[in-house]
Amino acid sequence: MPDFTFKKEEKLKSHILIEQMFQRKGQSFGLFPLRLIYLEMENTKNEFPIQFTLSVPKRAFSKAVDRNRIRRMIRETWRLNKHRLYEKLEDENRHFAFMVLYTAKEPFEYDKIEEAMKRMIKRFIKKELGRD
RNA sequence: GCAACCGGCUACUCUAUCGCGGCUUUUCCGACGGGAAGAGAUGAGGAAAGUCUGGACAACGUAGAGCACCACACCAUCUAACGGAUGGGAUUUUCUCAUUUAUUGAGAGAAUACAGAGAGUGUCGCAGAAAAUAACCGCCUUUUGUUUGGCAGAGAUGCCAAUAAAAAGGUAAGGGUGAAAACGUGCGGUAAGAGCGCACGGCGUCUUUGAGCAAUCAGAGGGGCGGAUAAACCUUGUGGGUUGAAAUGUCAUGUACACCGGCGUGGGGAUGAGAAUCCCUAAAGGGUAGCUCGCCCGAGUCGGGGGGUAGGCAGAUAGACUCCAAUCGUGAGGUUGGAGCUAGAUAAAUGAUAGAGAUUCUUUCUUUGGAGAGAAUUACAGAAUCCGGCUUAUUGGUCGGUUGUGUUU
RNA sequence: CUAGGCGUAGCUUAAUGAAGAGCACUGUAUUUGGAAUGCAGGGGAUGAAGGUUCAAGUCCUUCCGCUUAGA
Repeated sequence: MPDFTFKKEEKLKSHILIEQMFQRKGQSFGLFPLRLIYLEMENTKNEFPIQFTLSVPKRAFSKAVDRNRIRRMIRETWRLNKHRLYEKLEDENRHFAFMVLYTAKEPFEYDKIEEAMKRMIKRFIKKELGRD
């Protein structure tokens, strides 16, 4: 049975790391309606391989209710699908910081977001770990 | 029963699985700061929104006085307070009925930032004679006087009447406008006119009587009648110290009175050989939100900039609280009693999936009833110190009231 | 959280309470044709809705959008 929890230690809270991501140190690829920005962390003592955060732009959704709903759906898809990635990363003892942006201008159904999240994880594995 | 309007209430429900926030509790680990696992109950709104207002709370004792500035403005009441609410009044206005020459009255609603234009200043385009203590035309009087006519006279000339024109004055009855034209209509009056006088009517102001806590209403009387605008300046009255949870307190970590600029650096005394130190005074300078005074700091003072930390805890969730009952009040609301505890995050919790029920819509079958299938569960919208209000957004259901209309008894 | 500012023709902008200008656009003249130039012309519910006023871009109230500053 995989672990479906989402603890505080798994959240990315460091302002410095997020700044680094956006200043070209992090890599990224888009997968509509999502976009992943990630950065490999070194010298970290975190027991979880990935620290995750997300962002829904205020410019696209001016109402807090819409932003809240999309944020909760993305977080839910991450919580239910992250274990595939954890298994592989724990073997190699590598750590990453993840930020997911919602790039669409209108809200989507849960199924569509979940599908995008699954494909995103597969693509990340292929891109970063498949080479090694 | 239907329609319209107004107001109140509600905001899909249940079960299972996987999760999240804070709270309580049990067990285990621990470097005694805490951590992990399990269990339990609990976890968005009527507007949580806009930030338009009033407070609570907190900081600033250099928070004082006057002016300035800002806000409010019929009356009474409610309230912690309010620019809010309730009740009343006035004005404007809609509908119905009655009545009349106009109109007026009654009933039911709606709206009102509703103190003052008789304290002063400003503004009022175009049009119009004139837009504010109005004489352009017109009308009238007097004087001068042109022309014509009549009379008198030999004539000069004089007198009378009408009259072009000019001057002085009177006059707001009339004059195409305009949003607005100097109380309206009628009669008298006059040289012509005029509230100049009178009758009826209209509108302010003062005095007085009655009703009312009051705003105000009704009656009587005196004296009056030359606009509008105060959401123009303003006047009057009332209120306001300023800042604002990133407030503020506290613990931890860490650092540098290094640097630049403005204004200024006076006098007296004591010790001492001197350098200097100390004391007194308070001239300069500075602070006190804008000005003046006052007050304070004071040989310094104020500002800029730089360095460091960007973490924890408190503030911060039991309150002008919610529900029920009784009672007082027309009502907003008050009092008393009982019961209840009901979010508290900080990269920021309240979600996802499956099933069932309920509701709505579409559609198929069916004699009404009903049965099946599919879709949706909605609108507006997410707490961030907390309350009272206001404003704005809004779907469906349900309850109550008012008005109109139809049917039945 | 607090305190301000702005919104006018397609664009850039004026306007003591009575909506203009330049560029652009349309037509026309000129040219073999075009540009430039000359002449003529159209186009605004002044961000939205109410209110005050005879009259509102302006004054007041409430919304909408954009934007600035402070910690």
